[in-house]
Amino acid sequence: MPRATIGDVARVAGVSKGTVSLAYSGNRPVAEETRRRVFAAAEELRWTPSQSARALATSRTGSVGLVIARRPDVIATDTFFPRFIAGCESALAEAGMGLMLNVVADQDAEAAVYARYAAGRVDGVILLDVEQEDTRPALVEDLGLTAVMLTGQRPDTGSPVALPEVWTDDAAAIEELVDLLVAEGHERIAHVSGPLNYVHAAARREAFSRAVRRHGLPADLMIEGDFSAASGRDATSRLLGGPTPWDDEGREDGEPHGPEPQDASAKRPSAIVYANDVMAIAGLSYARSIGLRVPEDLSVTGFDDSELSAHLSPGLTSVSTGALLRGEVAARTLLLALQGEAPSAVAVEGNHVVRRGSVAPPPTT
Amino acid sequence: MPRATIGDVARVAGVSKGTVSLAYSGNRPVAEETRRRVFAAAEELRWTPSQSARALATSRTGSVGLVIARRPDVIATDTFFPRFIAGCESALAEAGMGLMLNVVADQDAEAAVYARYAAGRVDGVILLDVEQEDTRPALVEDLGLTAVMLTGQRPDTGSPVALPEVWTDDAAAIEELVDLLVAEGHERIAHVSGPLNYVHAAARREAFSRAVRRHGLPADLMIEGDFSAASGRDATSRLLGGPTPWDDEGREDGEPHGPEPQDASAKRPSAIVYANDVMAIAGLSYARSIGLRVPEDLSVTGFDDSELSAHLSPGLTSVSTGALLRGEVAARTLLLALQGEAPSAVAVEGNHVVRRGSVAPPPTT
DNA sequence: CACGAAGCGCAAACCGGTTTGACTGGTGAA
DNA sequence: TTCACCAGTCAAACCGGTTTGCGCTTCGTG
Repeated sequence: MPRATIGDVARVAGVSKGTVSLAYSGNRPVAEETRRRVFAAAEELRWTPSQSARALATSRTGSVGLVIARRPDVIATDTFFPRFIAGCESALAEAGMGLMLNVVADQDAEAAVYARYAAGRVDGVILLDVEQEDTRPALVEDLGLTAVMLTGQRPDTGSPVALPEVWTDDAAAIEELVDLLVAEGHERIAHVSGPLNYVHAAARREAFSRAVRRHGLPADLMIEGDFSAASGRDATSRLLGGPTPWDDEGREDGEPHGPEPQDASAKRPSAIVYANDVMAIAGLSYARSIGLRVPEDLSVTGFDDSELSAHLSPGLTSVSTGALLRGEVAARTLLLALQGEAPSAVAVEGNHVVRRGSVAPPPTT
Repeated sequence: MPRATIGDVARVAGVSKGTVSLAYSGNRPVAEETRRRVFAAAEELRWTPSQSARALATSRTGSVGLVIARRPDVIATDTFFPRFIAGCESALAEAGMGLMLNVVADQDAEAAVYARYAAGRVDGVILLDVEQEDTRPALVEDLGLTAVMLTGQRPDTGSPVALPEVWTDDAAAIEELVDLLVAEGHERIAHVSGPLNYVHAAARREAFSRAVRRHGLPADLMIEGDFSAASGRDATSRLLGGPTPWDDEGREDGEPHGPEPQDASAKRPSAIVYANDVMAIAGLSYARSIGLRVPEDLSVTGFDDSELSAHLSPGLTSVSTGALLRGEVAARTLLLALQGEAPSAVAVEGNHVVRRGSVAPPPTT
């Protein structure tokens, strides 16, 4: 037996299709008695309005889209996305909306997805991993998609295309981590960042650099990673091991050419601030594998605070980011935007440093 | 400017709406010359068929649904889902289909999602984490949703509601792990399973039990975990630590009441087979925190082989499951089912044991 | 030259809802 | 009594595609 339609309900209830619709939407008053008959008929026939028909008539699909453009192995280990998505879900489900998810390899594929989205698949999108010269805001604007962006810093009010931003102050958390390490006595602190084309990664690195210099320490130990375990290990290997562990990009001050390190272990960092937990765990493991003890010889910190980090030994000092909450707020903001009530920016408090055993005073030489 | 419609394209191309549709679908031949004019007009107007309208007309939404019913913290750390989803995506994108994702807390919520799905949101669904007495096959059948299930063992042909199954032989991988440990000389091997209401978790535990007994070893060290890091740690603590580290459920043979352990360390396992990597890593960390060395004092193995596991030290011996491939096959199978060409079962080869440093011979006492 | 068969394209019906202008009967005020 | 008004309902148009019955051309063949 095919699904019941609004026509069937109307017939059973002895009213017209329009009245059934009105009874449900409440867009116009319907007599109480009539409403009851309609509901009874609908229940009897187990009728639920067809989303497809409704979408066509209202030109609203009732779902929002989310594109994740990262390598599968990074997505798999990064704990941010699943929690963020779960958070989105809770807000969307409440509003009866659906979430359309796409995992793509590169920017071209992402653009293609938005094009498909715009052809009546979703009403709006949430943009993640915003880049410096991000073409997506203009693209979605052009496609007529409502959008919000998730970022890690206070919105720059002078941006050309202003989408609503849901932001968290990542810089403050990084500075707090650095302060913590300095308070423990560390003087050579390194940073393994995420891909610097991401605004959030660049901002965290910038915050790191600032914090370190504020304490009068050199900000020359910065390596760009890509959030994968492999890159965490490689970066750590360069920081702790070979003759020239740091990359040139680290030298933002533009010193012409610093002195070559006399003694590797003297230049070796006593603490490393990683841009996510996965790189931190991989780095920590690498350090151990070459005979260093954590935290006695090396302190490490992560970012994102996955459940696993709490159950390592030593536990990983990290930044709890409230990914769930951010997802919820992002989705809620998008829903507002879809109603035309878009706030230009929403701050999400959620970052806080969680201190665990992976941080201790540096070894005394 | 509003989006162009098929009517606009028809007008510009000088043909009727129907012809435009036919030119695109190829459901009936259209003259080459006409087709060109239609395509040119479409391109000029930047027209893409409205998915909503098409969905209404064809009663196919062009997307499939996936519901994940697990606790957010477990979803966040488990690396299976992201990879599985990425795999689905690649197959779906190829067919121009979308993926609708829902993360829910419990079974009731999951049922509600399927009800919404059935109201014209998706054409079919993929069922994960199948349980013993799973009500979902009957439910989705009743709702008229096409579905496939992902399982970890050869389909039981006698099941009442037979949905197409995409399966992998998890049991063989577990047996291989046990064989490996036994070959190293281990005689007390423990297992920390997933939640036993899941068929795959129960099957893996069953396989473990079988393998251990096949080697003439006792299968009394089995604890039920829930895939979270916390449960991995707790289970390990019970196995290695206290006076009665094993739970009664472990005694499947029904021995009335075994002898109390004389010496805790004698009864202590020298190897632990965990049902996923996260529990294994947490367990490994716990073991270390109480002074045991891995792998010298304790060998551990995981399941799922996340990228992180390869970069720990020691590396975690695990089972690579080809989650990406399974997602791809699951999606492809669902697409077939939607065309009415449903195979009753598809086997996915993908499991293979990856040996790393976390396994070594047991300590000699 | 006549006729049947293709080949093509049109127009209209249809999918299942939402929206709105018009119609109805009943009420209260003038 | 008349009339304006209001609440409540209906019928029809509409959203933007797909599908199909039918008619018009054009061609090949006897």
